[in-house]
Amino acid sequence: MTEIRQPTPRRGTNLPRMGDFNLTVILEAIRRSSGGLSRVELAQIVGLSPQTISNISRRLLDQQLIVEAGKEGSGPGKPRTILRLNPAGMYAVGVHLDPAVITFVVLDLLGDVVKHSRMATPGGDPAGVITGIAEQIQALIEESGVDASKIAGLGVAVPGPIDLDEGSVVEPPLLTRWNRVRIREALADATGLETLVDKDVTSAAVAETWAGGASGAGSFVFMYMGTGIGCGIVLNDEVVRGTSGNAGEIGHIVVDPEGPQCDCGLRGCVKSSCIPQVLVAEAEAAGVLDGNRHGADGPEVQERYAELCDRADAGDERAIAILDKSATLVARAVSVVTNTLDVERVVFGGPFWGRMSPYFLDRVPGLLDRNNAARMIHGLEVVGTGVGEDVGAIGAACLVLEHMLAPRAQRLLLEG
Amino acid sequence: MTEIRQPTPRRGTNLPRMGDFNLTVILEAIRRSSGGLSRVELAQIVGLSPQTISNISRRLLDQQLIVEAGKEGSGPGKPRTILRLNPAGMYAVGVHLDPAVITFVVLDLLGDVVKHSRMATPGGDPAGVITGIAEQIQALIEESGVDASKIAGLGVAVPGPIDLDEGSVVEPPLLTRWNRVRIREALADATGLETLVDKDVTSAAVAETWAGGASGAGSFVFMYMGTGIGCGIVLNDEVVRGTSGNAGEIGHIVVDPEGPQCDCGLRGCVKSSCIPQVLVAEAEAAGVLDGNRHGADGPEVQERYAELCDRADAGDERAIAILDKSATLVARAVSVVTNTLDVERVVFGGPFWGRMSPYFLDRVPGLLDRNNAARMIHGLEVVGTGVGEDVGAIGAACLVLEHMLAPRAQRLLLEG
DNA sequence: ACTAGGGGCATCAGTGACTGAGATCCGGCA
DNA sequence: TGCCGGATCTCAGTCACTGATGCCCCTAGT
Repeated sequence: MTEIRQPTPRRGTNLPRMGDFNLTVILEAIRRSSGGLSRVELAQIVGLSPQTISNISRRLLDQQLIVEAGKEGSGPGKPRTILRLNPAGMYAVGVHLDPAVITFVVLDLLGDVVKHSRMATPGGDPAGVITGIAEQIQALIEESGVDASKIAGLGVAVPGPIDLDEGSVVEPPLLTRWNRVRIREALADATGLETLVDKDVTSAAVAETWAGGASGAGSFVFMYMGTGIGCGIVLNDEVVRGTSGNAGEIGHIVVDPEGPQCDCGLRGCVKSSCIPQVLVAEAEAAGVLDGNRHGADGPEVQERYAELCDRADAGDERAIAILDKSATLVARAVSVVTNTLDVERVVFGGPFWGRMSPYFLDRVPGLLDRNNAARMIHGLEVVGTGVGEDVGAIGAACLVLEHMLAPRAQRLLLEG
Repeated sequence: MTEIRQPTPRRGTNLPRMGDFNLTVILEAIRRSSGGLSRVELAQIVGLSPQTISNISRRLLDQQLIVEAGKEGSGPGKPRTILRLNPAGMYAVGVHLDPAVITFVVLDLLGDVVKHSRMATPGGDPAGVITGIAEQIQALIEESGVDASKIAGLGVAVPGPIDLDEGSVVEPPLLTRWNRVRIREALADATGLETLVDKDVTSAAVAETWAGGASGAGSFVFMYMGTGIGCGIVLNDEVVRGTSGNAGEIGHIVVDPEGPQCDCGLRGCVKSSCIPQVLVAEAEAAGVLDGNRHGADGPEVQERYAELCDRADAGDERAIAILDKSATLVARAVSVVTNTLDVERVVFGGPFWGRMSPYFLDRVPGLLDRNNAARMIHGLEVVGTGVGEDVGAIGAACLVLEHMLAPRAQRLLLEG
């Protein structure tokens, strides 16, 4: 299947590439506008001549990616014809393979969820699980009732590390038996769909650029709050994948010099001091959560973490202290990343985000600002994602949309 | 002067842009080859047709950016004409404003230094210093004897934080009085040259891409070992500047949970535990370096640090221990950055690098490999820069060359 | 109701960069 | 000396963007 990575050395470009690129530029402008755009507005925004806009609009209309949606006239003159995305112009399927749960979505061109489903992650043989996923995908497509010919492909979000070239999962900590499984190939064969694989946090960042509205533009870091904590990075509207697709590994940033010992030899790393599992254990040790149910699997932790948040919401000081402290620690890790990359925004999201958000939004912005090396020059926006809990699966589907339709510079270059 | 930053929203592209871009692509291919390339080879590498290569070659020859340099024939058929960069085709002036010393260079198109000079950084009023810099630049250009019409511009590397939009220095820690000084404007006016300002670490990274040979390709982090420690970031052959040009601030990454208290409230940050000034103080406290000369200004520290290295080179165990520990700590910070960005290479350089390199090259590669989150997928190359001590000033000049001639995607987009 | 006016948008040629086919050039080899 | 093969150039041809021009559609005034 198509490669995501950039070839090197850099290759030239030619006329058809240019045309395709401009098409995606226009599509993106329409996508990022709130209520659609007229041809004249487009010309102004993208800097191309009105004629070119007209030509490209026609191509987009022919491809049914956009529709003419009413007119907007104020004052004399012919009213502007508004161009909007056609939600039914393209669909993509996304799968998020999480250690605890597998999420499936069908997304339309707007990035809205048409259909979704979940299943607990089976513990068995990867090959069997992959077959199950493929079946579930087929069922979901049928149930969704979308035109199968409009499905552009399948995106798969997996926990890292991954090998982007191989399209494989490489020794994910919580998915034993999934070592060097070439899931891209396997799912492409099983479903017949063009398939892209990427890391869950990268997918989440792509979801934000595609379905996240204003907070998905420019340069930002997406903090993915899941079973682990990782980040997706977007610089100048393009996601950063890294050499092998493993960018965003921040688990060993030291955030608490007095924190617990980590397997890396240091103390107080992110992954040993502020992931939900650790917080839950801390709460149990402190007697905030009763019992010592050491169920360390995904859903169990999420449930216990929700309990912890319930206590805090109810006013339990000790529960609040644990959450506040976790916010402080996470903020330190975020500061490291934002200072390294000088981004303009931090977007929080992921399955655990919903419950923790009030505690984080209360403290993190101030902490980040205080540690912002570029404090004198610009602020640092902190927001929660609008994409919701299924951001992994939605992002996976967005990988496909992004690959087909985003104005990446890569698109201009000739292929090897 | 021209903006470095990318506008948003993304704008379209057109025919002339495409031509210019392809020209830079070909130039880069020639630049990155060891002994020049023929037209046929170029066609193969950049993916354009031989005719296009011929046309663009003619443009490059007309502009005197390349020259035909001999033929290379093996076997029957017309021998290939080798195209090489013409060193005299373009020059750039670079200035590195360091708290201790100001370095000046004139660079040719190959990235080789034609002429260079230094002066101690005067402590006076910024306006006066800037006048002095401008005079020194004029003198250097005259002495170098290069054709003034071939000088493409002036690059200025300054310590952060900076404001890239303003072209100004913003409260650099060791340059008091230099707050919000619009040095780009001032030097452009004073010299009449097109002027670009960027952070020293970013400039160093650009130097590596332009003058560093093979180690300047692809995705890497440039660790700048100076009075402070910072990094320049290059992803997919393009330097990362960040929203305001302040990317690469890694001073507050925690690397030693038992380290000294930092002004940020944590312990063991990079800037409080492994910058030369701290190591020298440590050595003095331990009696490795005699006396307690607390001269904390730049040249003084560099001298004392050299002494420390001398001791280590001579076999002083305690001196070696201090340097080894600093290598360990720096490696931790580097790991944070490389795991966040998943780059393929780390390049060390900067004024202090020469003396510390044996100790670092001995330990850092192993430590980085051990902490590499993508260890199973790819290795992490560690090299010292070939650019030398003046990497800041050379990088400053390279900013100009890069801006004029590098195949940045940005070049394709229409301007606002 | 009709007309003037103005802005949106399409049509038509024009420019310029890349491409394909064929011609030309240049050396080695028989 | 003539043949051959590879490198490069010449000459149209294609196609995306641009500028000029004109049609279309709506508002507003009479």
